[in-house]
Amino acid sequence: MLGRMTTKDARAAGLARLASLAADETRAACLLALLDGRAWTAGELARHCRVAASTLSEHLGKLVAGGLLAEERQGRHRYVRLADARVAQLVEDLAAQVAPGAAERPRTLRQSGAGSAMARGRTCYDHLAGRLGIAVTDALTARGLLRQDTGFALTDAGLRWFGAAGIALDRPGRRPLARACLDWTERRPHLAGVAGAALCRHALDAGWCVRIGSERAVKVTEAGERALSELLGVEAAALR
Amino acid sequence: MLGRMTTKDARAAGLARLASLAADETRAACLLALLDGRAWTAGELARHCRVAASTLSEHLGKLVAGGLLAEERQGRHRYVRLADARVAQLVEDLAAQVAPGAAERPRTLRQSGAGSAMARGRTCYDHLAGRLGIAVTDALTARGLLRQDTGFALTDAGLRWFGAAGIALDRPGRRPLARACLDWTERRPHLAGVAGAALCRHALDAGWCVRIGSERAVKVTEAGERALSELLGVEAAALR
DNA sequence: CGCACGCTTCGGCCCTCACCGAAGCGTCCG
DNA sequence: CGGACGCTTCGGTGAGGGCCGAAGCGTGCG
Repeated sequence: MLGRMTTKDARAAGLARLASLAADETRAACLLALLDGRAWTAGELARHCRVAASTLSEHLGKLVAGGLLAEERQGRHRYVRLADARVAQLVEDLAAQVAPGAAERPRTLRQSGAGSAMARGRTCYDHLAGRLGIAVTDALTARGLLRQDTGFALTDAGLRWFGAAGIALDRPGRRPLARACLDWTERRPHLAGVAGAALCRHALDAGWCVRIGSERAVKVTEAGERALSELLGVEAAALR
Repeated sequence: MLGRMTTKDARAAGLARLASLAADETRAACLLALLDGRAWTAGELARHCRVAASTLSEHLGKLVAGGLLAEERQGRHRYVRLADARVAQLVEDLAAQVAPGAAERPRTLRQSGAGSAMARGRTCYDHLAGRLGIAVTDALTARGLLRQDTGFALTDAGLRWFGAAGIALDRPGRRPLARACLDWTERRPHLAGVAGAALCRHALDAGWCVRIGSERAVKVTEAGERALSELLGVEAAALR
C-alpha cells in the first residue's frame, strides 16, 4: 500500500477512516445515544456506555476529529452532539441497515416498558418517530399533503398546510424540505428533513407533545391529540 | 462489556459490526469498485486493490458473511457484486459524506483523462451519474416531470412521460420509485431508485449510451444525443 | 492425462487500538 | 482557600485483525 496515491485510493482511505469511527461498539453506542438530537456530557456518555471516563474521552476525541460530533465546552463540562443533520441521517441509515431482524426479541419487563414508550413516540434527531411519527406521516399522505408513491415530497397542498398551520419552513442551505427516514420500530418511512424538523419543533413548542424521562421518548398531550385530530385527522388510537 | 445484553447494546454491536466491514481500506476499495453495479471476480479485485489473492479472499468472506456482497461461483471463478440496492445506497451515502473536499485535487494527465470520462458520464450502481446523470435529472425537473423543490418525487406528468417513452417502472418490493443520490463529481443530486434504474437500463438497451473501457464510465452516442434532445430537451453541450 | 490457473486455508508476523488506573489540570462550590 | 468534581493525558496490557507466502484443492484447457 506504499504506491503513489491515486484518487481511487484516497476515496477508499477516506471511506475506511469514516467507517472506522463507527466500527467500535462504544463509539457506536455514543452515536446511537446522540441520535436523540440533544447534547450529552462526556460523563453521561461514559456511564451510558459503561466505560471509564478516560476511555470515553479518547473516543470523543476521535469522533470530533472525524467531524461526526460537534463539541461545546461549558465550565468543567464537555457537551457533544451530532455535528449536523447529514451525520444524523448517516447514522440513521446505518442503524436501519443493521436493524432487520435484530430489533425484535423478548425483553425484560422494565425494558419493554421503556421500549414501548419509545415505540409510541420519540424524536429521531430533530423530527418525530415511532408510532407518532408514522401516524403523522400517514395522515399527511392520506390528505394529499405528502406524496410517497412516486418518491417522497410535499405537494403544493402540503406547502399550504404548513403555512396555514403557522409552521415556517425556513430553508437553510441545501437540506431537503422533505426526506424519508426509515423508522426502526415501525419499519416504514416517516417524515424527516426541514419539514419534519419544523413540525417536531412546533409540536414541542405548542405543547402537542412533551419529552418524558431524560431520553428520546415523547408523549402526546391531550391538547396534542385534539390538534392532530383537527389539523390532520389523526385518530387517537393510532398513537397508543 | 460483560453485563447482560440490553437492546441498546445489541444495536450498538450491530452497528459497529456493520461499520467495521467498511472500516478497512482494502474492503472499502472493493465496495467502491463494486459500485459500478457489475460483478467482479476475486482476482480482479485483488489486482485492483494490490493485495495478495489470499488476503482478498478473506476480505470477500467477511463482506459476504456480513451481507454486503452476494456471490456467484462459476467454474473456477468467484464473482461478487453488491448484495442489493440498499447496500449500494449505503455505500454511496458513506462515500458522499467523505467526499467533501477530498475529491478535487490535481491528478496526472492520464488519471485526469480517465477522471474526465468518469465525470462526463458513468453508472452509479444501476443508474446514471456524472454530468450525464445531472443533465437528465435537471431536464426532468425543468419539464415538470420530477419535483425537487419539496422533496424528491416524480410528478403525474413524469409517470406519463415514462409510460410514453416505453420505459416500464416495475416496482419490486419496497424500493422507492424516485430517490436522490448525491453525485460526487457534480455535488448535486441525480435521479436514483426504480425510475433511475429503469432509465439507465433503457439508455443502454436503446443505445443512447455505451460503456467505455472496463470501468463505470459511459459515453453518449449520437443517437443518444438525438433521443435526449427530443424527449427531454437536453442540450448536447450539457453532456461534454 | 497433466499442467496452468483461480481461489482458499493455514501459520506466523506485526501493527493497531480499546481498555484501565493513576496522575494532572481546570472549574465550581462551600 | 481547599476540597469535590469533570475531564484529559499517559503508560502499560492484551486482544484483534490485516498482511503475506506456502501449500492445498478444484476447475478448465491443451
